[in-house]
Amino acid sequence: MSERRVSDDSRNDSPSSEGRPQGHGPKGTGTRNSFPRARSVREPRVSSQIQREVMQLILDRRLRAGAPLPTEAELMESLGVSRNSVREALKALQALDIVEIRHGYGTYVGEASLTPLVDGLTFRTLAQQGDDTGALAEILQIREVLEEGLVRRVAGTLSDAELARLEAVVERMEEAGRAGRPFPELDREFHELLYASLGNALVPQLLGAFWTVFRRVAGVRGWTDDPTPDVTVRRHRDIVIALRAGDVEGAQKAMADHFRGIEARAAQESRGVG
Amino acid sequence: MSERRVSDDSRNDSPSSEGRPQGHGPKGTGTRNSFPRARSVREPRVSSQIQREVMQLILDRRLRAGAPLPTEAELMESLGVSRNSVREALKALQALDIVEIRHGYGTYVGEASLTPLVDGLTFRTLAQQGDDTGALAEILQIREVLEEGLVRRVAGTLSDAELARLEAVVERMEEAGRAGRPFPELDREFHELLYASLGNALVPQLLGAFWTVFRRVAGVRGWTDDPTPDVTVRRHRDIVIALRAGDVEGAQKAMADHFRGIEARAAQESRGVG
DNA sequence: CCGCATTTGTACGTATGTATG
DNA sequence: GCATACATACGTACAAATGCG
Repeated sequence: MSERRVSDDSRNDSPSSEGRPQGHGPKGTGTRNSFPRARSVREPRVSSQIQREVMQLILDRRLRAGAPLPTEAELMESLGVSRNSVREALKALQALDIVEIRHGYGTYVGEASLTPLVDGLTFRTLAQQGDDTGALAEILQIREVLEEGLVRRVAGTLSDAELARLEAVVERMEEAGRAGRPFPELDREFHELLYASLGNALVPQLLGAFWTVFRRVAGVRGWTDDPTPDVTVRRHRDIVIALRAGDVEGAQKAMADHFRGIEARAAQESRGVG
Repeated sequence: MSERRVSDDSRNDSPSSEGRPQGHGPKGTGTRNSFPRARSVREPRVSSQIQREVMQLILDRRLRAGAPLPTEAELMESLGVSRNSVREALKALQALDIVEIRHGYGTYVGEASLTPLVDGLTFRTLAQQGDDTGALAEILQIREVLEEGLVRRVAGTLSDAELARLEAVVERMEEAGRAGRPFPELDREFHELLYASLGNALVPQLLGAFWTVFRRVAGVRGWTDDPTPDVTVRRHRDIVIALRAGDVEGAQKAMADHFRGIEARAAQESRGVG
């Protein structure tokens, strides 16, 4: 077990493979394995190729999320590959939420959500724990920049109905706070609702991804949830008040204050744990 | 390595040389693997479990990117699962860039980069092409909000050396523009360099991810690259000029103008293609 | 340069759990 | 409960890539 060193590999396509379309050795009596076609001349990896083919299939047929995909058997038949390769490719696509696999039922087009981003960022944050000044603070800074800019853009465009809904969420926060219950989901709902009028479907997903990473890391590290719920409620209420007044600067400042509170809490917890 | 979990109660291993046409029983009634533990009564999925175990292994041993991971054989030994399951789990982790697999060499800890986000967003954008008002505009809006907020934060903190580097990039842009060469990489370098002083490693990666998605989608759709390079150069120069003057508002406005140009071009290309 | 060992990649066969009808 | 369709998992054999002596 010596040290297998890592050197940056160039991204070339390894022109070595002679491209023999012959099937790999099936010991014994190869039954129906004698066709030389499938898989054209030179290809990097069968599994990667299948990934691309499945994605291309979805694009070509314009399949939407939830649409059924060919079964594993059909894919190995139509692509001329083994079940193993098909399964590995589908597993990779499943990790990207490009396909969804239901045991005993079938394979379907996935939502292509930001779940992979959540998984990757969570892992990366946990792995870099003792590294530098904390990957969590970086995520928080991006959330802050995003939301400060976003709240400016929705400041003038919110309808009374939307403002009322935001106030209702704050109200429920206050109830939960009085009852001593934490209200993480309400916090998420508030920020999601806040930017709904933008019509940008990616905004809530991206913010939600960062939010989820924060929650998960906090959970793994055993942080207490929101030691000062009343302050948190007030921060959110200040945002709504500024928005109702049409005060763009005030809304951005209220949002900044909100994040200042989150940062302070995160820093405190980090110190506590070491 | 250290933890070797071998069934000590192997009464008779009988190295199965040949003559057993019988199928191989899966877990439970296996030949060698006869301990009923490991994966107790009800558990979600073996492959998913392996994914978590490998991630936990990286976290527990505090392995950094590039560090070698156990071989497939070692993993199937220590986890008591088949190689197929190990490979499927590793393929999923590879898709998330949590592990890196090198054919004929070994498996290593990955960079946990935002490659999965790029892949997912690219696919999603291409898949939603005829859907609504274009997922590309949503990505562009997020980039815009982010960069407008970020440029405010670096406005006062940039050193002369950093400003000089930015000016050098603009200079190279101008040269390329005069020579009729497109300069996508210089554009990327500019925005990356601009936020280097923040010390937030996630910022350039996230912006780079959005940038790459934009480029890839544009490439697939066959867009021409930058019909007005001189205007693009001027936008970047305006940003640097404002930053040198310490003009925070001016820098943000220049950034906004820059994105207005990109949006206009994207809208035009979309119309052109239909 | 060649052969060898190690390790990942692909393939086939089979048994079993799971969901649907 | 049964039948069917499908994903899940195990085991094995061989191919291809990489590194080393």
